[in-house]
Amino acid sequence: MLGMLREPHSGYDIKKTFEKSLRSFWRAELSQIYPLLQKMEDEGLLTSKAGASEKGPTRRVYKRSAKGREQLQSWLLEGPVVGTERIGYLAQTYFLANLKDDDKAIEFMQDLRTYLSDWLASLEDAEDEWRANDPGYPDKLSDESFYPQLTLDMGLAKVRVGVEWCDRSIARIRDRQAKRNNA
Amino acid sequence: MLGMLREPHSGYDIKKTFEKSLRSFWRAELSQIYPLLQKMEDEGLLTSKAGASEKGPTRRVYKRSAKGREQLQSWLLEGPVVGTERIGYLAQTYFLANLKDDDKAIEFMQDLRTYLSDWLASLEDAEDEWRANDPGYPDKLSDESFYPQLTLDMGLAKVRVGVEWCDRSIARIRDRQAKRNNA
DNA sequence: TTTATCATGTAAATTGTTACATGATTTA
DNA sequence: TAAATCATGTAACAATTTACATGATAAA
Repeated sequence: MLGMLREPHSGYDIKKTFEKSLRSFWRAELSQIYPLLQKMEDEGLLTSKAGASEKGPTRRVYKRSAKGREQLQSWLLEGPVVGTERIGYLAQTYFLANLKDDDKAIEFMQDLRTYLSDWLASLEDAEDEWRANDPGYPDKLSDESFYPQLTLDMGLAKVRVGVEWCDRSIARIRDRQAKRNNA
Repeated sequence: MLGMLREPHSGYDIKKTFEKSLRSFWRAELSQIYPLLQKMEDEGLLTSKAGASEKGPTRRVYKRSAKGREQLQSWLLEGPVVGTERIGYLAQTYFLANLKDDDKAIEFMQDLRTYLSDWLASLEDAEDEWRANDPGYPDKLSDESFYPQLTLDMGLAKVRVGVEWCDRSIARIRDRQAKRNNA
């Protein structure tokens, strides 16, 4: 939130940024965002201003304070946040033998492959669009765009290996099935 | 937990499994595990038995019930759990421009690279040991070992791309620095 | 006139972390 | 005798999700 609030944005705007640019590695619901904005303002990390909106209720925009900027910097200086990932589909994969029907396991992997390849397609679309609209892509980007591009690069790499892994895994499950039927 | 409790294990055992075999994609603290075991027993998903231990307090082992087994299966049949990942270091990377000193960003990436390459080494060690002790590795594993091996395979692939991405990113930040100094 | 989008929030429940608290046995 | 490991748990707090609740405007 501190990272996004260099310029003033509403809770609704922040949600859109989560969905548009950060969804490869972070999500948050509006019901988490709104209370947190209030709490951060109480703590002096943000300031807010109410203003008219084109549609719907009054829009309240938040912006980080000097204290907020400092806190963001010290978070970055603390070093990489690691070791907290939880990947639900890998936890499931680990225990897939409990299905006791390899066809169900293949189905699981195919569903996962579909999800990941759709995701890959959407990242590739985002990259194509970026390349088409920004002549500096990817080697002459502004500071503001460069680091986000690094995360897109990682998103693409990560999702590609995910798809490959699904393909490899499906082939290996089939192979085991074939061996079992021969025996 | 349901996946692990096909055979009876204590909370302490479960914690060790998290640290040894699942830590690439899931972690849990003892202070979460113990209350959850009790809650799941209350819900009829687990049964427990107290027994003597070699050291320390009485050991209580839990095992899943028929209802627990069914719940595990229906979780697996619901399809892959996706879209919930939160990758802290990528959230930080996205906002690294806020450091306003590229050397600090390089340091960040180097720290991350160290973490990931240590992790890779430990996964490779685990694989080497597995290969040395199990003549069926990796193509003739039992059902019980096959799916866990798939998650190890993914862990290796994922961490390798992470290390490569760090290297690529460090080079690109340096490149930008050099261009800036020439200008 | 229905649906989508804009826009804000609260309430209840669940989940998870950090810190605290205890105590036995084995090994260095 | 100190540290490591085995082993269990509680308390306080923090974070997060799901469901609920409202209502305006614009486009199909």
